[in-house]
Amino acid sequence: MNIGKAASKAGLSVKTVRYYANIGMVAAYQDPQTGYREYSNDDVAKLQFIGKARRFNFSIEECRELLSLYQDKNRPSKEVKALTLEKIAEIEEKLAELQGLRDQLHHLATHCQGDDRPDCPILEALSASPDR
Amino acid sequence: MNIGKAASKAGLSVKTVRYYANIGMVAAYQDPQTGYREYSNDDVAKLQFIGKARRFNFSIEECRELLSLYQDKNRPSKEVKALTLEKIAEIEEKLAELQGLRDQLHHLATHCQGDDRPDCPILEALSASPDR
DNA sequence: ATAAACTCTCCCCTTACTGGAAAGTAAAGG
DNA sequence: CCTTTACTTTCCAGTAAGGGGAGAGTTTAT
Repeated sequence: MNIGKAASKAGLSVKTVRYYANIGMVAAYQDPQTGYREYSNDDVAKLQFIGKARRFNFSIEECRELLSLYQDKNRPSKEVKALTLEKIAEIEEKLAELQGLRDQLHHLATHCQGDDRPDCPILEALSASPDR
Repeated sequence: MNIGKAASKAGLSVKTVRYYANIGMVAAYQDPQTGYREYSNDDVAKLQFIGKARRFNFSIEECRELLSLYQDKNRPSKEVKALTLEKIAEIEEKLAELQGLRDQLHHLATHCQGDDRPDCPILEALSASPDR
């Protein structure tokens, strides 16, 4: 399929997909005649995966690392597993922090309701939050 | 306290904190003699909060919005609550997606273990993932 | 056959910083 | 008190990860 369809399937912009091609992240075959890029379903899957990771601030380099987890067949499986578990740990941390953020806002929503809002001390709540 | 201490307490770089001062996000008092900025504990709490939100790709503008949720005393509380709930919903979405990412990696870790790695089809897992 | 829709490259713009230079300020040691 | 070290300031330039739009070629639809 062409870049437009691949992009929309992956939930990315055409610009972004082209950028990923240029930096060699998902380098689709490019017709030498027309210059048009050709994307497979596997490419789309990779793009989706990168999109997800990027949305959580994994850098391009980290995304490359994540992709390499299954792309590099010459890599010992143990190493792959270790790296994967490492990444999972990172994600768990992000999850915890994100839940904390939600809880803070939730606290704000429930404690500062009504139209006679009191002091709405989210700052206190914030200072009282786990100081990591 | 000075910018260095504020930054380290908030878990941000001095550069970043100075940047936030320059764009008027957390504008600390600045001594007219020395030019040194002076940060309060409330400032640090705000910086921490912004740091968290930024780590989840809330833009600077969105962070401003989040901060205004409790800073703008002239705002009707109902509106504050609605906005807060909206933000919470956004965060819930991010949470779900992040969990999905973790599960994908987890699948990879458990299904491609041992040292005789099979085909390790994360691509299949990916394509089979909720297509949102 | 021609218009609409899609693609290409190229270049500059944007956001949210980061690094480094040059200079002033503060704290600590001798 | 002086010096060294650490910290701070402004300013300017660079980076990451794209986005916008021009100008030109391609494909599809009517």
